[in-house]
Amino acid sequence: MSKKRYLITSALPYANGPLHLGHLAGAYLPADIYARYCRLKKRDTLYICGSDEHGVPIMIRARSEGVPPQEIVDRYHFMNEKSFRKFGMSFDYYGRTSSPVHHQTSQDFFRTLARKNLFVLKTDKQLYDPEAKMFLADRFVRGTCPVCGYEDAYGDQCEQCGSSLSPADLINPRSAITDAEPVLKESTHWYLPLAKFQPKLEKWISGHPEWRPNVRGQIQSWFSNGLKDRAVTRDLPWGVALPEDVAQAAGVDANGKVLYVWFDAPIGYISATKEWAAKKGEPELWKEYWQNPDTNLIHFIGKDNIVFHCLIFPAMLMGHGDYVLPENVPANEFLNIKGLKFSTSRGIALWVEDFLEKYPADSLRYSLAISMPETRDADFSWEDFQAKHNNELADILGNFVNRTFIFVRNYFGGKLPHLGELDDLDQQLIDRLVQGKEKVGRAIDEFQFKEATRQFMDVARFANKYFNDQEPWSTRKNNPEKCATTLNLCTQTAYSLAILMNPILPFTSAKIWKMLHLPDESDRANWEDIGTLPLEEGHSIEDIEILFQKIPEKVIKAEIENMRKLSEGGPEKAETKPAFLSFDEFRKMQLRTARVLSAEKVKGTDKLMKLRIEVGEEERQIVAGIAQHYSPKEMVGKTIIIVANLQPAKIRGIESNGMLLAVNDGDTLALVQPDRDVPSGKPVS
RNA sequence: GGCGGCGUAGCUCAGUUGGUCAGAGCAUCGGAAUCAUAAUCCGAGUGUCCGGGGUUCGAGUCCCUGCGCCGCUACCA
Repeated sequence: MSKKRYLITSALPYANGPLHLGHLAGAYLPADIYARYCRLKKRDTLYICGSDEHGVPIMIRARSEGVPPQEIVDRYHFMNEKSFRKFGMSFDYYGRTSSPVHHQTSQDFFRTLARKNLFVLKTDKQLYDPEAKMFLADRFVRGTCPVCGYEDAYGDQCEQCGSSLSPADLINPRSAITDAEPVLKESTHWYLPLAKFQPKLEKWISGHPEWRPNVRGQIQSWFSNGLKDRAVTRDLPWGVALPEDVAQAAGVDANGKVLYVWFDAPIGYISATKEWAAKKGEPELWKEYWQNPDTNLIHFIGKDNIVFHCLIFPAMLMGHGDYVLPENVPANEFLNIKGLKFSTSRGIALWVEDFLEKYPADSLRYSLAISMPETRDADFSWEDFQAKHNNELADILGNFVNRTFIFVRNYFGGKLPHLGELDDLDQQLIDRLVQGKEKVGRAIDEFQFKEATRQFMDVARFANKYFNDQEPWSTRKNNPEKCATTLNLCTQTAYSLAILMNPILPFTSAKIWKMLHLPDESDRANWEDIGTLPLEEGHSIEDIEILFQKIPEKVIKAEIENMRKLSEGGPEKAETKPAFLSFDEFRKMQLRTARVLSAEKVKGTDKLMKLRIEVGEEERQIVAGIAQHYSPKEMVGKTIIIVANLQPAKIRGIESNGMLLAVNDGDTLALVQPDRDVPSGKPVS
């Protein structure tokens, strides 16, 4: 670690949704702690992040909302940037990949690799959706499996028989986006032949035994399977355009082709750095960070990003030749929310924005830091959050600072008392501060943020013990000089703690700084000052405020209850206002009686049953999820109630024209039936 | 069902390359103290390290298998 500069990045959050707690615990909080620590150590530090704004999901979302993609990414770019700020993220620059600088940078990068002949071109016939005007990824093609005849197989795999397929194998293929019949269309794409890079990558990785075992493990499994060629262009209307000159040289029409989002996203780190440098008025400065071998490049990511940051992007950087490679990639695992059926698509998560409306950022930072998913998935629970906030931040840390400052105010007129001769315990306290500086520092340098957080709180614990053992409330009467020394040291300790906590609890650090009436900001303090005793006798302490107000039981109970509702019923049920249906709306729904003519279980499913039913004159087929509770035999002849005008759907490839009504109560499922004999096809009202 | 992850004290978790590794904090119980947000400090107990096999002189730590939990996905109440 003799290198000079630190270039720190956090994974670019994808701009098609808001941030949740899992994001923070994974790639953002650890990076921010690290960056803040580096700055306090007076290292040359640059911390970069931004929004990732290209790719298929954003396009699909835009299409479904009927707005241009730019509108989607604008929405989340600004929303997320704001959430980050409230959380105390200290990015030096937060960019976005829709910026012109980024497009330019990505194209230049691509051009360089092309000029060096590092790409392989492949032309394939691919399925194209004429309605959506786009080529379809394998997963977006559905059709009949040629092996088992299952009608709703994916383009890459049949869920029914497990056969591995290619989209061209499917009989009657259709687009999962528009349902249109795809046509085969020839398309040429640029591939990064990763296999060629494998020896170099392996050699590079083997030089980093200090990387986290889970990261190395995942990389090894990629190596042992052998790296494959990766397409780095796509046929899509949204993204960084394929450079025309490159396409022309290859005799390909660049129209409609873009760089694959995973090619351009990591380059976003570089373009954001460029924008930072330009804004600073030193447009060439970015090169110092990206191209000077004296740089430590550290990527903070979640575990889902390992392959891109440890293999693909490094291969790109190697291929380009002018760039430094990452020094470490401390990937975190996932954060689960206890009791919450997490689902971003249904909008079920603990969102950062909501959370910070109600609770202090530092409390969240602390509780995420102390149970960060460093080596395995971790759980976040409301009870735990409350316990950390109340028992540790408020009772241990907050109370130490408060009892010290109040004591100085009440008995020394708010002026720092004289530091006299030190006894053993005094010396022990000072030693602990110095040790804390070393232990917390070492842990952060080794990316062990839980350990760092624990070590920090241990220092605060010891400070309380010191206060107790010195008994200033009694020395005040029988040994005033000692009492003065004790309180002098306690105040100096608060000062040291403010620096020690700054990477983890920046807002609290600033509050203590202010109460200590210090110039400048705690962010600018020097890590090495921890354990020194810089405050002079007579130094005044002002405007004492409580650092952490306790969170009452009932508040947490309400959160848990709210979360339970959210998990059970989705967002609708969590609404407090009952939603009334107008009579007209009700009349739109056609409920009818129907008689079951025949029934059979849908093969390969647990719950589904296919029913032929008679609805008056008409005969139709529906699919119902009742097979675990009723046998096909007992269904035959029953009169049931159906929603007759529900939009027809294909379930596991089987047409369903209506929905059977049943009551679901946990393990019990009961059919809704008229309690007298009635003919089928009669309206229910 | 498929893919991925996880299973160590009541709870949240540490346990680096297999050899004092059976730990920490919280919660609980007992005591001390009263400067402080009734906040602090001291002392104490608890564990078939999910079960079963295997490799080894020796396994939370490696391999296999079973069970359980979670996430994504798939199957419309």
